[in-house]
Amino acid sequence: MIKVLIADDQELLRDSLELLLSTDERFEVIGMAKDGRETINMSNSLNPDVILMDIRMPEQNGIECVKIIKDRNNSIKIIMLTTFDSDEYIYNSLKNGADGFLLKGISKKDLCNSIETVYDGGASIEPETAQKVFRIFCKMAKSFFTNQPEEDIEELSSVEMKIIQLIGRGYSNKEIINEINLSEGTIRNYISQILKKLDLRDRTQIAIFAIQSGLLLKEIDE
Amino acid sequence: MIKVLIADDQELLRDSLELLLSTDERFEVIGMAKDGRETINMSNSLNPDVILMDIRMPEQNGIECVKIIKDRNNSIKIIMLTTFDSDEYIYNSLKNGADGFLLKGISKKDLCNSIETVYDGGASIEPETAQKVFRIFCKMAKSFFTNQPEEDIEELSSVEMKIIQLIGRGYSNKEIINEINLSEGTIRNYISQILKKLDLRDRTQIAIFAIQSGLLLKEIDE
DNA sequence: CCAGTTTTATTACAATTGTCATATTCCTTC
DNA sequence: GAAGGAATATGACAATTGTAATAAAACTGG
Repeated sequence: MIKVLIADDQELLRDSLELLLSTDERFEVIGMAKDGRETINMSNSLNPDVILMDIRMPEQNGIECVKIIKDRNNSIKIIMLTTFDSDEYIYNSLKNGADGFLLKGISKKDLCNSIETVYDGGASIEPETAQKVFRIFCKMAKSFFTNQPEEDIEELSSVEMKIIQLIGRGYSNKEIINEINLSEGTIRNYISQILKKLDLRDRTQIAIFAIQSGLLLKEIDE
Repeated sequence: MIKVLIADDQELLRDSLELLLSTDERFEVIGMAKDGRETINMSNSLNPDVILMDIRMPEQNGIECVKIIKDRNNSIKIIMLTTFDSDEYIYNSLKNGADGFLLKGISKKDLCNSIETVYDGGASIEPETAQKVFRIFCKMAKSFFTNQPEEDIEELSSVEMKIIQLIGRGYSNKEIINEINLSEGTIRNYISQILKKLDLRDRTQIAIFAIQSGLLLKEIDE
């Protein structure tokens, strides 16, 4: 059994994660930490195989934790839990040696498989649903490390974000026209752009992405 | 401020609901009950404006609670929390006078608006995301009240459920073929069926429905 | 086995979606 | 105001998706 430590300040998420993992015989949740300090202490005393760690935590944030824990024992695998909007933190946790990223709101199957993958190979995980996001993050991180000009990072513009949101609410192209004042052709073009950037295939996958990445809940300012 | 009582046996959900509502100044969570008996007691002692109530609860289930509470004080508004799979219970809670339904996993905005709507008008709520589901429920309830033959209730078959799931994972029709052994034409027909039954327009909306109704996480037995 | 129902398939068609090359317009900035 | 770049638009096209009518196959209860 893979020994898992859960680290998140939200009781909500801790409990739901534990519940999820407890129904799969591959995993044993050996502890739950509610802040950075607890996480570090428990990773010492309990010696988990994998830590599921929220990026935002009180006392000591996830990124610092990764560094400290990895410095002390590099064999402990760490998967960061993140929402789509915490871009700024991604760079540093990658640099500090996190083994994977997961979007909160991932499906049970994907979560379990990801833990197993990370545990087995130490390889970075790419569960079905988070795969695309992960790629973006990797790209961003890469350009951060290589100090490449930011031009060729494929970031989403605010129009694109807006369109993603609307698709995530089930709007057709014609309905999108009423929300943002663009011609249908232009909207089509934007959607093509979005598909390329996110490496998705069709609007349905955009909708799924919108929901699972938490983008739906964001206020997008023009 | 609207006084809200939360009734759910899952701590997880109670806490997340409280957390959600606490960030909105329109609401004040005045109590949280973990079973039917507590709910009834607290609704007496605390006199809430609105109760968010899970349908499945120990001691006394949500439906019985609705009846008892509504009999005693009809001005207390009650919103049932439900997952898509608890069809059987819907009829009775409607009959007992529940004021609204919400799918667990609804967005914050929709939840808050729903509470307010129910509080203001006593009218039944139809937040954007739950609207379609609600319609189905209404249809079912209607046919229950009118004692119409059950034939014309549009329930989802297990194949349909399965297809909804796959669409919710972003599969194209061709990809669905590999998962369930049917011709593409047949799958198309099934999707048409699903769209009619759920009163949706296209596969993107099906995907959204799949995620938000929790259907994605369900194991569907053939 | 037969009649009736359900499930699956086929076909043809319409609508929507996605792609691409190529404008046009608008906004900077020099 | 000219040059260049971004945002927006257009049109033609292909692919996918959705609809509907109809048929064949599989299953079911008598």
